[in-house]
Amino acid sequence: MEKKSIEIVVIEDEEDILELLEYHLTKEGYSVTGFLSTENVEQFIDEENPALMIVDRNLPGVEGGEFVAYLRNEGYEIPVIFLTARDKESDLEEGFTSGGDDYMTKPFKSKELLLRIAALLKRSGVQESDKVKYRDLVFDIHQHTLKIKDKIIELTNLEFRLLHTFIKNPHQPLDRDFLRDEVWGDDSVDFHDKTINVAMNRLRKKIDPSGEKEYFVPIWGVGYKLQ
Amino acid sequence: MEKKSIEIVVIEDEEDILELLEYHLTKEGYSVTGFLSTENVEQFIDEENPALMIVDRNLPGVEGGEFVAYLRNEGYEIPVIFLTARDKESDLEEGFTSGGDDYMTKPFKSKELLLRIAALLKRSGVQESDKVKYRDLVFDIHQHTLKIKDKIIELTNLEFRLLHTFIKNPHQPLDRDFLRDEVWGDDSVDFHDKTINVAMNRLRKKIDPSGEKEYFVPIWGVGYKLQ
DNA sequence: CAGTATGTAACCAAAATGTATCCATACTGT
DNA sequence: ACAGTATGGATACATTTTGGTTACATACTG
Repeated sequence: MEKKSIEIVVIEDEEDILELLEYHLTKEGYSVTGFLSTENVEQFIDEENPALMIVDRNLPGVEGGEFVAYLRNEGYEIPVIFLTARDKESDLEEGFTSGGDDYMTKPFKSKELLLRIAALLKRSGVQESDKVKYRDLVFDIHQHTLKIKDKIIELTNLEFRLLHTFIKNPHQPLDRDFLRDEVWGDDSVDFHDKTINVAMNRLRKKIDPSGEKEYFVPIWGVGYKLQ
Repeated sequence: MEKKSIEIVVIEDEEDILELLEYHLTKEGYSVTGFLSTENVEQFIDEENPALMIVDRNLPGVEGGEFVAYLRNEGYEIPVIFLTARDKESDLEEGFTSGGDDYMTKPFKSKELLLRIAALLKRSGVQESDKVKYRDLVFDIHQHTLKIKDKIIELTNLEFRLLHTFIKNPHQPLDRDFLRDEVWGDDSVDFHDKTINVAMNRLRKKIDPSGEKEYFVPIWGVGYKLQ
């Protein structure tokens, strides 16, 4: 699984809950590191750069919210989900204002936690899966392939990078300079006028031979847009 | 307050709840647009590029989750908070898998909603829109498009630069030398007398064929003014 | 070396833009 | 007020720029 590489830190002083969390998260494919207090956590973040942190607010020593506020102040932007027994509105507010991204109260449903983790990772720009969908295109970064309605379309390297660039920037015209930089690299000298045209032409033919889907529209004098 | 510029869409079929939401959000400084169904919402998103969307799942016609899933598939990445009476685990799961970022159940605490909105906006890196409005013109620098009352007007590069120059300097006459420098470039030699006239002529016809709007007024002996 | 991927060249088509011309309108001086 | 002149508006046409297509050449990969 690709999820294996996603690292999650859990700070929770009740050992049984910590174990429960580790169990669920590991089962889902995440790589989990648990802490019983905030001690050593900053160092760990520095070294491992984990993708997400689940923090109990009621911790011995430095309180969870305080710790997150400290981290935010230091410039860390790691996504944080608070997980706590406190459910008073003032507690919730403290949690968010100290820099949390989400807040769940115990007892928690593991399924909901996993969903919230996935949502937060997605919004934070962590790639949970290497599949990207766009209209009826299913773009698989890993396999270098493209599926259209369950039909596998083999893409060459160039075609792949080109399409990837468009899928990363949909609905907006990408001009030729941008495409050149992104796909061919800014060190490319002697760049021929029509190189992009021909590459686009080949890509279009491969993913939409009849031309009826009109994935790409040329923006005259600018470049192309994926729509 | 800077929040004034942040646009939030609310889709909720119960009018009293919609009003309540609008009240709280507006009070907080957001700019709110409410919808009773998913109808016309996509178009609105296209035009206004709102920062966030609050969606009831139980909507007449197209169901909320379905609508968000559709938007995601179309490539829209607008942050979504589901707000619904359904609190079964399966509903929650559906909400998240259809592409929601957060999920709250009614009855909701307005404070919590506001906190979650703020957190999600922060995490999404609220993108300031590069849209410029002038009278009923919606000019999108990024997308290279112009919309007049929901109708997309295709502009050529030259027309685009020309209109951009006027929108950047509204209410004041721009003389021909200035326009020449701004739009055609100061290196242009052999510049014909009537080039600007013809270009203006074409622009005017494109954005106001009947001429009734009178966006541009000629300043005799000087140039043109956008009004 | 074969086979594939990519770049280059040449040509055509389409779109955008410029030019020429003529007409309409506003200013100017008497 | 009037004619004369300068300027803007409109249209048709010419030119230039850009995109599309195809064939072929070259570079890369195993």
